[in-house]
Amino acid sequence: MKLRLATWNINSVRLRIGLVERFLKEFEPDILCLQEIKCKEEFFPYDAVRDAGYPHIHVKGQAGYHGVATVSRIPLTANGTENFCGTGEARHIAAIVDGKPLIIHNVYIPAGGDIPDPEVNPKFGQKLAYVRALTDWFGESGKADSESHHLLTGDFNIAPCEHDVWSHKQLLNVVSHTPVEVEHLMALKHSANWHDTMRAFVPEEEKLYTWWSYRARDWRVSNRGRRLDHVWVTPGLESSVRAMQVITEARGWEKPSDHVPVIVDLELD
DNA sequence: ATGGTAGTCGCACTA
Repeated sequence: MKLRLATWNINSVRLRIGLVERFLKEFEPDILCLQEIKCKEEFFPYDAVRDAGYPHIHVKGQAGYHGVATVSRIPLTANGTENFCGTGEARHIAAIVDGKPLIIHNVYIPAGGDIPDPEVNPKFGQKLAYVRALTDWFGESGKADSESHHLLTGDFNIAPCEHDVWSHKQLLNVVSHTPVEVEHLMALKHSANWHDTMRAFVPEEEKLYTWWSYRARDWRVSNRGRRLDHVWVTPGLESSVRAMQVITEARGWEKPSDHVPVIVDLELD
């Protein structure tokens, strides 16, 4: 069975529902994981998503900020939402692909504010604590054993590799690429022996971005991107991953999100 | 070194 999964930080699903419809029509993912939907569950544009052919919709929202949604054209069963590190923010939702031992975790890791010091910037401390909570949770026995496969995707807000940012040197002290964040993300990666599906297709020496700031005069010309969005799978799924695409063109769509979609194609048993 | 842009329960906060 072929399964096409996409992830996209949409930066307001209500404002950009037209872009979601366009993406679903042009790229036909089976499952789309959205982050930063910026609305409560009751305001999610269910009808538009259903009309696009995606009747299976799982939403964890909150007013104004954050929020995640997993929408699918194949049946999914809700598998809970975790309140990692207790802030009560809507940042995680899990769903099981019906009939498969596959759990899809859609996560929006906190951005962490501007100053990379937990002493003066509590948001940075919360970001690190959030990653540690994920690490502990996935590291618990039974969470990522060989019985069920897990796929962890979303906006991680961390660009771990040297070439996941436009300038490794210039971003070493910039939140998203600091050594302490990368260390935390690597601990999470080891928690369940996660496999980075994107870097399996693009060598570490090549630049790879999923986000370009709104603040650039011309995002394409300056090309100061970062790879903040990720798709990870547990070891049993590694050989099922057949292809990966970053839909860079979506950054040039009208009224775009600052993130672009990432697509991974799987071939399941 | 600074400021630049975008979205929301907007006149403050998050990103």
